[in-house]
Amino acid sequence: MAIARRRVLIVEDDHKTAEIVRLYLERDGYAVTSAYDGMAGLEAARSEPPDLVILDLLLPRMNGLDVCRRLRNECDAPIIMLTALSTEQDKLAGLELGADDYVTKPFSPRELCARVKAVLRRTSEDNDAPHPPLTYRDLFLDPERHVVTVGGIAAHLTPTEFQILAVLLREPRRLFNRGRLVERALGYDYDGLDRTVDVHIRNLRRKIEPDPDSPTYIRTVYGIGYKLGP
Amino acid sequence: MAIARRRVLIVEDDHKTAEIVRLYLERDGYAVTSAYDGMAGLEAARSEPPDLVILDLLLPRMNGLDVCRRLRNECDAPIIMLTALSTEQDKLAGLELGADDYVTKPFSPRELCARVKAVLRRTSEDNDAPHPPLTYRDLFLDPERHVVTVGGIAAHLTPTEFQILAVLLREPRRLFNRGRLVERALGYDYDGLDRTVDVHIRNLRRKIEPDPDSPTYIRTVYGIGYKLGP
DNA sequence: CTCCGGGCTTAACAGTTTCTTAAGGGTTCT
DNA sequence: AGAACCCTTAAGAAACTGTTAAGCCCGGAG
Repeated sequence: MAIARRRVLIVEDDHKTAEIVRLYLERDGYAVTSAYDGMAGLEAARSEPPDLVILDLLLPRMNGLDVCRRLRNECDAPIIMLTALSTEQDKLAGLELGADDYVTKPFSPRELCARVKAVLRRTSEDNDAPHPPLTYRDLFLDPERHVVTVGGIAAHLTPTEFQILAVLLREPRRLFNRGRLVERALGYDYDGLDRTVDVHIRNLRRKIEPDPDSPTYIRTVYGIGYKLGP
Repeated sequence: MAIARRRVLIVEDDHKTAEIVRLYLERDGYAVTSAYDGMAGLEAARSEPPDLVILDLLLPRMNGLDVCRRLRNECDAPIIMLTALSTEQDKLAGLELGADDYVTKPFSPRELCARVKAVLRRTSEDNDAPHPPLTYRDLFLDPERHVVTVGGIAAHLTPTEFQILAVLLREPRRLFNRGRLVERALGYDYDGLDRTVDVHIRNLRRKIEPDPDSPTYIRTVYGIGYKLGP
């Protein structure tokens, strides 16, 4: 791997859980440090700024929410909340404080790893560069202003349509099956039917294809999925 | 069938539970095999490597945890633990041994299906290593774009034809009998006639051979099968 | 609070493409 | 020559997509 290993900080009072998570994350190539209470977590984050923090909500010596709040002020590492509580309220509280994702116990380590990966991808995309506009032939999509034009004429897309088009536009000619497509567009834990994707594609085509009956932008690959261009 | 069906192995001593799970999974398009004790489970996994294992913790003739450990050494299929125990300790024990997820009885078949789907998606997403294009003489096949060209001219292949060609292209000059060929192309649970393969090969030849009557790419080996090149 | 509208999802149907099977005829091996 | 094997064809079955319309959820207006 060309880029430096990402550093993940685990703040979790149950040593056993922390160890398991460490095991899985290290196997995935992350550099992991652990802290076993809130204060220690803050200090660890100060001395070695991590790329991502996994934060238990129930902690000795400073509540997870407080840690979250402070972390937010001091560094801009994304935070994944980890907790036994699972009511909507808790979830909202966590997300409002700036958590980037939320995993409830008991969780599968693989799932946590997947989320870590997803969050890092999201945030590094968001932060790295001001998102440049995407183009393909007559299509133009500006992620920052949330604008799509076809041959200079604005098209009014719904949020989902916008995201799907953005995914396709990011890798023209690449084939996506329906699952991957919505996964990238709407988040990895999406669980809708594949037919739903068809409908979105149809609506998209109606808005961006000169002749929706013989699409030139979004092509169907029978038995697999969709792609942009030939 | 566009994508090869995934194979799921259920290791569960309660036949009734196993049957219910099988029903649901098959409805979701998985190929399911069952084993009713630990030893049988291991043997089943050896003789027909599954894509995922659902493993009861309490089993006759070898504890679930032992089976888990051994499976981990022998194949890399993800494992979902299934058990009546629900203490934090048991969960940890299972997860530590490499289980990918953990479902406690009583469980809803739907939830189990959802987890199966989630785990398979995660693990197969890890395998989204860039699939490099394959070439042989004038043939060019790009798995990511799902494109095949012969001497620069695009050929329109059906999903099955594409998969078969990909298998051949991955190991030029290697001889495949008909069974192995579809097995690799369409999944290990395929149960069609050998004659069917002939038809696919014929259709393939018609699309990629300059002169389908005297093939230069896909050769027939009398009494055995097919191979790419001499 | 209720109503309304946009957007997402789902179900159903029709039209199309692809897969499988069977059967006849040709080819290769012994 | 006989037997086993392969190629070709065509037709029915199965699978997949496009399309429409109805239902649901949510947030905003009245």
